[in-house]
Order: sequence, then C-alpha cells, then structure tokens
Amino acid sequence: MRNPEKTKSHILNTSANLFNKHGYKATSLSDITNATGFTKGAIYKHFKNKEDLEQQALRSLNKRMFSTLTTNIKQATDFMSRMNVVFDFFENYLVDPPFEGGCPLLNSAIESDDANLVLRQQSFGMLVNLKSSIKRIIEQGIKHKQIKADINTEQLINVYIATLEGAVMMSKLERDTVAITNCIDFLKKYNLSISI
Amino acid sequence: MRNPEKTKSHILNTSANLFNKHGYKATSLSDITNATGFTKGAIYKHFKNKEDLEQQALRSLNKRMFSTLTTNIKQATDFMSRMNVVFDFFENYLVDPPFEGGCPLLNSAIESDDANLVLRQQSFGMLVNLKSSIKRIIEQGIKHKQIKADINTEQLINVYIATLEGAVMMSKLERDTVAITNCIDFLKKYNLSISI
DNA sequence: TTTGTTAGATACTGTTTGGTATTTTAAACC
DNA sequence: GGTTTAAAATACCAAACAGTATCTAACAAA
Repeated sequence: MRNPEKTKSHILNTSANLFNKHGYKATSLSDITNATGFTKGAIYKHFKNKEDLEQQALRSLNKRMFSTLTTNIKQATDFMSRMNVVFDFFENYLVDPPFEGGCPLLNSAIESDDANLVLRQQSFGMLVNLKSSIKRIIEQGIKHKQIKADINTEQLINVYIATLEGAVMMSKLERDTVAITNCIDFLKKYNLSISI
Repeated sequence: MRNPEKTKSHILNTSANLFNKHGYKATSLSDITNATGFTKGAIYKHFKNKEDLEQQALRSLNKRMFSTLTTNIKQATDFMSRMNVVFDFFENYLVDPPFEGGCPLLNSAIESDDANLVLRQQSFGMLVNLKSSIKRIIEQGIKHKQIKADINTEQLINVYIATLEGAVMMSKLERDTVAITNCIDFLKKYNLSISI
C-alpha cells in the first residue's frame, strides 16, 4: 500500500513535467498536490522546500534527457548516424515528446536568471553535457576520417545546438513541425558537405 | 509637475524591461511599483489589470524591436548588408542590448503556454513579423540577382531565426559572446556560398 | 478664487503563496 | 498482538499576491 520511494519518484516526475511545461515559478505547490494526488505533507517529507524540489526535478529531466541520448548515440556507428540520433532527439521534442513542454535545457535557461542561481548553474551544466556529447561525435568523425579535419569544431557545436534549440522554440510556438524539420534538413545537408 | 502620458509610458517601459528580464509571471506589481516609484493607484489608473499591462508591455517591446530593425534594414542596399543588419541586431542583444533580458520573442515564446493565450498570440505575431522581414530581404536578393534563385526561402528563414535565437539563449546562459559570434560567422559564410 | 475633474496615493480586501506544527495511519519489528 | 517508527494527511501560519474603494491633491476652466 505505502511506498515512500515510489511516492518520491512520482512527485519528482509529475512536478518535473509541470515545471517543464508551465515554468518553475509559475508552478505552485497546490498545482503539484493536485497533479500527484498527494498532500503537502508528503512533499515536505521528501523535499526540503520548493527550491529543492525544483532542483531535483531539473536534475531528473537532465538524466532522462541524456540517458536516452547517450544510449542511442552509442548504438550508432559513424558520424552521420550519430548526428542523426541527435537530430531525431530534438525532432522528438515535438513529434513524440519524451516529456511535455519541450527542451528542459531551453526552458530552464530562459527562465533562470540571477535570482535563481542554482537553476542557472544546472541548465548551464546541461549545456556543457550536450556540448561534450556532440564534441565527441565530431572528434570521432575526424579521427575515423568520416568528416574533413579542417572544420572548426567549437563553432560547429554551437551552430548545431543553437539551430536545434531555436527550432524547438519556433515549432512549439507555431505548433508546426516545419521549422524543426527545415533546420534538421539544412544541418544534414551541411553534414554531407563536410563528410568524406 | 503631473504628466499622465509620461507616467503611463514610464510604467510601460519599466515593466516591459522587468517582464523581459525576469518573466511575466515572476514580476509582481510590487516589483513594478518599486522600480517605477509610482503606486498601484497609478498603475490601475492606466491599465485595466496586470494582464493588460503585460500585453501592452510586450507590444511595446515588439515595436521597439522592429522599429530599429526595419529602419536599419532600409538603410542597407543589398542582400549581404541587409542580413548583416539582422545579424548585428541579434548580436547586440548581448553586446549592447536595446533592452535588458535578451530577445523578447524568445522569452515570451518560452514562457507563454496555453494558460496565457494572448501572450502566446503576441509572441507568435512577433515571429511572423520577423519572418516577413527576412523573407523580403531574401526575395529582394533573388530579384536583384545578388543570391542564387534556387534556394529554399522558407527553409532559410527558419534556419536564420532558429540559429540566431538559439545562439542568444546560449550566449546569455554562458555569459559569453562566443556562441552568437560563432553562429553569425557560420551564417555569413553560408550567405557567401549562395551569393552571386 | 472657486469649482469640477482626474491623476495618483493610501488603506484595505480576499485569495493564494510557501512553509510548519501537529495529528493520523500504515507498515516493520519484537 | 502490542509497540515503535516513519509516511502522509490535516490544520494552521505569516507574507505576498492581484485587485478595489476611498481619499488627496494637482491642474483646468469658469
């Protein structure tokens, strides 16, 4: 009947979705109690305060995001198919979202400001993780002579992420996948141009 | 001594900056009274309620954004220099911001969800405006044989905006202009490749 | 100078917020 | 089966919230 671990993870997952969908500041404790069916007593049993819950929720989103991403990358064998995994991942934010509300990195980055330092650092950490994932793909691609060696790696990483994140924002706003598919097509074409 | 018009525009500008910097939901009326020096009496004299203030503030940001952008575009004479105006505009969000908090389109798009329909429609309208500005630049470029005629206009518009908006998000999060300058360099290089 | 109007200040309201103290109740253990 | 422990519910709190009603004072017109 009673299962504290399950309760905690349920609160964590549900609130993570709410935070990602409606924003951290905009999601109140009563929103969470309504969505989970638990009361404040249960929440404050497992989390120090709302900020603590926000941080753990974002960390949970972070984990979910990179566990699927990295396992899929590992299954791919060359530069092109690995980058396609990344592209599919971003496209899925709108086609078949792993969690509601779009990209947690984008959402937390926009909402976090100097007032919410820890949130800012966490979304910064997510960006660092995403960068290093893509960096590895590019370096492997160069190493195995799948793409040209003279490309500007750091620049390309920034272009990939910026374009994909911006496209998620656009497609979410337009409720239309055209923006994201256009951007991915463009990046794929670019990848062809640097492949050997 | 007393100047109701000036009071209204002062409240509008100050709250627009606060909304754009900290978010619409996160900015309270007392934040606005503190920042403006006026009291709630003054605010509710000029605005129906907080939502009305939010909408008018976003409309003001919208105007500020496109007035500078379109006048600068008009002063440029060919495709390359017109696109450079757009690039400079986005770069300035971080180098010499016309208003604090980054791009109002990006910020309002991320914060707005189904709960705040009017805000959503307004940021959607901003995106439409930005798209049509760039569309005109591209079509003029094709018409005057400054760029190749076989490019996918709609796709390129989406790529431009997505990359620039995403780069603003990244550079703001990293507090470093590398991301935005990298992305702009990349897009400029692409523009060279399609120019005649 | 008086009067009417309105911009803006002040004081107040009901509701919601995050958070706490206390109580109930379910499971674990002896 | 009775006792201990801890999970979760309940009841409460002060502060902050958006919003309103009332009051004051600045300006305009007479």
